[in-house]
Amino acid sequence: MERPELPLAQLHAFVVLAEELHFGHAAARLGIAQPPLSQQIRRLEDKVGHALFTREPGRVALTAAGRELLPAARRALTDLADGLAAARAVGSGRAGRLRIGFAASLALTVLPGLLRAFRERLPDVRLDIREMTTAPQIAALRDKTIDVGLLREPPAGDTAGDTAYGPELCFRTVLTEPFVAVLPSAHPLAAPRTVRLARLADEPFVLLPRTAGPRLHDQIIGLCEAAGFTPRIAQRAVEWQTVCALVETGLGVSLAPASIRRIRLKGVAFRTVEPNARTRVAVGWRKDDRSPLVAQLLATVSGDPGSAR
Amino acid sequence: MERPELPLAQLHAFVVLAEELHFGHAAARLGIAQPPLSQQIRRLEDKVGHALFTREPGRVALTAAGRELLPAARRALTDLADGLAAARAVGSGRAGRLRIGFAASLALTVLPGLLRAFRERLPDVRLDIREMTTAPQIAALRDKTIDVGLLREPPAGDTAGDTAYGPELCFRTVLTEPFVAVLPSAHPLAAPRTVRLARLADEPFVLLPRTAGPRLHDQIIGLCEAAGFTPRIAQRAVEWQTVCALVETGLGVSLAPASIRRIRLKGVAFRTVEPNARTRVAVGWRKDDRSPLVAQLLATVSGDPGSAR
DNA sequence: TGGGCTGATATCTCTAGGCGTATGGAGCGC
DNA sequence: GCGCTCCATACGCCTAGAGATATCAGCCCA
Repeated sequence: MERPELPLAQLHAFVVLAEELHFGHAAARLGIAQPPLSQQIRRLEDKVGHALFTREPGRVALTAAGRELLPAARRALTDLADGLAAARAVGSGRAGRLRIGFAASLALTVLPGLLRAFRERLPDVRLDIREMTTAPQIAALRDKTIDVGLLREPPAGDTAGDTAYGPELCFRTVLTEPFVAVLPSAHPLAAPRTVRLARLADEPFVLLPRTAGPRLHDQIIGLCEAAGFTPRIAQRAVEWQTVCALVETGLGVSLAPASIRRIRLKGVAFRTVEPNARTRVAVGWRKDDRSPLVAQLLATVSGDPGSAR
Repeated sequence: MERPELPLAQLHAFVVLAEELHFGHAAARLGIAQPPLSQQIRRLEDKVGHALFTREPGRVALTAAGRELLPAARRALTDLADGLAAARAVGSGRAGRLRIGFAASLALTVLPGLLRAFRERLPDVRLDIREMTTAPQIAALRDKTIDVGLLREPPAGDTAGDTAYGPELCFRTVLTEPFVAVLPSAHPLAAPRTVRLARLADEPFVLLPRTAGPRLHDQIIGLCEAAGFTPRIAQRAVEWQTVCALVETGLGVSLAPASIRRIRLKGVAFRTVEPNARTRVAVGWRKDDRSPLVAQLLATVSGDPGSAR
């Protein structure tokens, strides 16, 4: 590709004149006087090396060379205008792509509302969402596989990571929710509205593997220990959906964030636990991520009315 | 289409930098120092309104906005370069289209050589050739249906026309050729090599209609009258091919330019006439036609070795 | 023959932008 | 800590080009 030394203004003038075929009118449309237009065309013709218009008294017409140049000039100008507009849209966060990881349990609670609100604010942004548990989200944020994560119990005081493990990550709490006990409907403890945690001491537990979300896992174990027992884990499952199904078959009980109440299985009961404790849901992102889309998503999460324009 | 105020040089710099992802190397490829390149990119980013590259120490990378702009910029630049090249080619006469009218009798003589020579000189020029007699060629030249005509006996002293009838036309003689008598082989006058024109006085004649080419027609009639008789016209035909066929059937004799000797019909003989007279073949074009292709064709006709480059 | 229209030319001004050299400052490796 | 690489910044110079106004030249029409 060689050095393309010709001002775009000349091309624009050329295209307009080719449409008007009248110097006065074309100049008016360009918002300039007629002599400058004559100059523009002249300069362009000098660069091309050949006349682009014939100026017979009375009528202006394209030459063969002009006819050849016209479509290319038009294409170049529209390509450029479109490209600029697209780049501006992406740059300002009005368009583009945002990859979001989310914990499966949120698919039924915060996620739908968030997606709806974001889409309303920025309809031209494509949202790629993928379900993943907490730990993989941290990894995915670090290696830039996702841009935003919606996860439970983020690591270390709302900020984590050092450069050795990748970019520094930030977290902000979106909501907190209480824990509930997950019991088979037929279980005696399912009868009252509330279950004291200590009563679950001898029950077998069904939980997510610790690797899926160490902090949440540790918090659950910690709650049990605070209640005076160490839970005996009978079975692991990677999704809350599965956990509930296993509870239904009588394999054990579980302790889970309240939002899994949305999982409706007829053989399973959810009961408030005593003493009550809450788990946090947070958004996480790369601290050095300058993408306006991330900012927009954070604003949406915060309930900011936003400025889509 | 809005006013596209951004210098192309910046776009070029952008594309090159996007390929190199290294300011120093890109600047070298552009043949400038590194600071100017930084400025170019900066100005472009200012106009776009957003960063196009991330400059982390060690590596330069495109931003999302930059990725959006890149293909459009590339397209615009190549479109423009191609369009300019095409316009220059057409403008300089290295490419384009030339419409040529020619008298049918020339299809066997000057035309093939001319086309071959022209095509060799300018292989990218498309030649649209169409057979037509003299008078229609004049009309077609005037209304710009053809650009060049190859015809017999052009009107009035190598130049003709006034503005009332359209553009002024020019003619240049390509070659002159003698007349021949067209006789049935069995005809007594076909026996000797040469025929005295006066001997044809009592023969019926087969000729083209006068409207096809008034000057040639008048010239033929004039020759006969100079030989002391007015030819009796038994039949008209619009093509020499047909004239020969009619002569073969014994419908009459004819007087024709020598080049129709190429029409080989076993029952027809061509004989040199006495006194000898010659007819002219000319190229015609619009005097105000500035097309370089016309000039090139004229040069080819004149046997000019030409300068295709 | 004299306006009216159309486009070209001449002249002047102003400024954006392109380039160079010199310099600054942040990582990175030894 | 030193030097190296790499990019940004600061300044100064210079030209191209865009714009305006004034004027001229050809053509058409009345």
